[in-house]
Amino acid sequence: MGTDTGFELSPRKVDYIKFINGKSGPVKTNTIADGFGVDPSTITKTMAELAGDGLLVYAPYHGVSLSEKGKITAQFLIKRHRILALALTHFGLSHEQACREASRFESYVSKDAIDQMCRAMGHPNKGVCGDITHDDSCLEG
Amino acid sequence: MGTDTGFELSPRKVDYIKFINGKSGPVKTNTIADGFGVDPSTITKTMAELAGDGLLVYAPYHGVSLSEKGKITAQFLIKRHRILALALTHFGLSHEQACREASRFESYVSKDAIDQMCRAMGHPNKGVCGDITHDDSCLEG
DNA sequence: TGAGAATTTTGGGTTGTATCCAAAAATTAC
DNA sequence: GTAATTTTTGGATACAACCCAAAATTCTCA
Repeated sequence: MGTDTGFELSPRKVDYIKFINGKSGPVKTNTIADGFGVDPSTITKTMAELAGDGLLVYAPYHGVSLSEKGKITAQFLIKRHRILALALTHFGLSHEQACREASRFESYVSKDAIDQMCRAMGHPNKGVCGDITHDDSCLEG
Repeated sequence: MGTDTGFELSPRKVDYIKFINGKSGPVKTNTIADGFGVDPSTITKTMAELAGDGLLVYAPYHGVSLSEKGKITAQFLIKRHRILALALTHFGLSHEQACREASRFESYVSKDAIDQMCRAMGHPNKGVCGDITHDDSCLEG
């Protein structure tokens, strides 16, 4: 669903969303700050922005959780990473290298391209750094 | 031949270098400004930076040309674009789509990854938006 | 060849993302 | 319920990429 193209999120925000997705319950500011080695105030500000985008529910002083939209976005971000990393291994890159390389550029790859690649690879379930789950839009076309 | 990893140039600078590479002789400030729809003063400033990086020879009021280093860099940038676009067509993207998509993220793909992909594809000479020429480092390994 | 036209550069300012620090506010723990 | 901890606020910095207006340079051609 949606008109999102997949690159309205900066690389840093992609990383934050993926990090939050990997934790359970509300995630505290310091947990994220520690995870990325940045000042907590940086996190406070960025979380407010992501909440403004409707991706997070932000309870000041209590932490953030993904909204429904945020969860869907996170699923896409993870799938995008895994599809790209898997694709790179088709060209001889090691799992490590593929995963590292994909992290560098994945933020700039559109949802359309990912869906197409996913179809071309037969909707693979095994990625190189985790399983791949598929959303409906990917299965169309 | 070098230690460049392939992503020390911002996307915009990559575009400028490719544009200059596609022109013959010294390229005038306004030619570039018109090509990208930006103010000439923006070009003046950015050309000074690229000259500072040793990629351009910049003669104020007379235009810029690629230095030897700049030519090598441009060759890599073009090859990178074409390798990535070609790779994307392997996943069912049309030539147009592959070319457009590659443009978005190519700046963030390392030289190592490109060399590896190039080898895996058997050093192809035909890309989807132009021929591919190979440098030595790609042929090693 | 020299003055006006066109081009280019300089200097100063803006925007957006991502960051930091110090001080204030809120929460938590004992 | 006060002290310690965490978080937020407010103010700054850095950087890339951009714009505008004014100054400098180069070009044109009568």
